[in-house]
Amino acid sequence: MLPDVTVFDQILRIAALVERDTARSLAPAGLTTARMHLLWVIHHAGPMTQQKLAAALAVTPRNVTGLVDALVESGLVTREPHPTDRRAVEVTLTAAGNRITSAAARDHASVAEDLLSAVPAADRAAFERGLAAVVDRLDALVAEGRWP
Amino acid sequence: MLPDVTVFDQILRIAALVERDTARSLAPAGLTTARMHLLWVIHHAGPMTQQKLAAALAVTPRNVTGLVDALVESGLVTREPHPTDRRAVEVTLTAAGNRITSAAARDHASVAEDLLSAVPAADRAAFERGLAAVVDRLDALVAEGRWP
DNA sequence: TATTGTTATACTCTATAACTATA
DNA sequence: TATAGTTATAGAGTATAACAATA
Repeated sequence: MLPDVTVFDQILRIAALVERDTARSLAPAGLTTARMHLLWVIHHAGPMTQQKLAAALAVTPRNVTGLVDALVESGLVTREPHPTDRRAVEVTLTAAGNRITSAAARDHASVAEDLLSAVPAADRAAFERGLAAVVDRLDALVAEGRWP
Repeated sequence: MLPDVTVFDQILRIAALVERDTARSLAPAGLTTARMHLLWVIHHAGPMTQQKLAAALAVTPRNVTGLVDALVESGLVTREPHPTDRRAVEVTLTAAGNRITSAAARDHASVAEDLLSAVPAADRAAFERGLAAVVDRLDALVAEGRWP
């Protein structure tokens, strides 16, 4: 692999690993990262319209149509009529969809514990503070458009 | 955005930010993350055959053909004859390709410095140790196939 | 008139399988 | 026979633009 020279390189490395290997782990279930991400948003924020999903995923409404089509086909979400707006639908997790996201949440917690246990106990608090600070700073850089 | 509950969630968040916003920053130059990644591999490891590139990028040789086609078209790489194997080509950065990767390397260093400066000085050493440990552990998890 | 979702079209990344030229 | 790269084909994610139904 490439040398990890800077924190930036390590982050890129992590991003690549996560991207590739979550995709690999989802594939057997007929899922993809884009579809799982959509499930994940609903898992956290509850049922919502496709417009809201498009905003949450930073993707076009047309794209959401395709993702929801596939997830409906797999029986993981349904399109429910919106209570007050007849143009809109509410995308909702089915029981099967809920099982998948709940299992993912448990997995995340378990992997997070595993990863943290790799950090020397004396460094752990500082590491967690540092990670939070870096994530915040990254957010700010992106918001300012100062990303390279 | 979604709540960052665990280290895992923070890592996923970082991966998503990096993925989306590097893509956005590359687009004006007619580049994509896949093509930039290929340039980056050659920048670090020097000219190599498409087979070696396929292995380095964890992608099929067919895929590399398409990426190299696009980069040749943009004038960022050339296909040079292999010195000893007439079946193979050596993919090599042009001067324009080199300018791009060198600029990216400078940007990475600058952003890395910026991100680290967000970590309280007293936490910095522990944070860097922790990050390295987490990256190693992540590698190990992936190698063991224990990724969720 | 503005918004929600969809149809139409196109580009990129990715994969598998079959083929050509060379080793 | 095996390897390097390409042609052929296909699926997924993404985008823009035009259109229907509803607000």
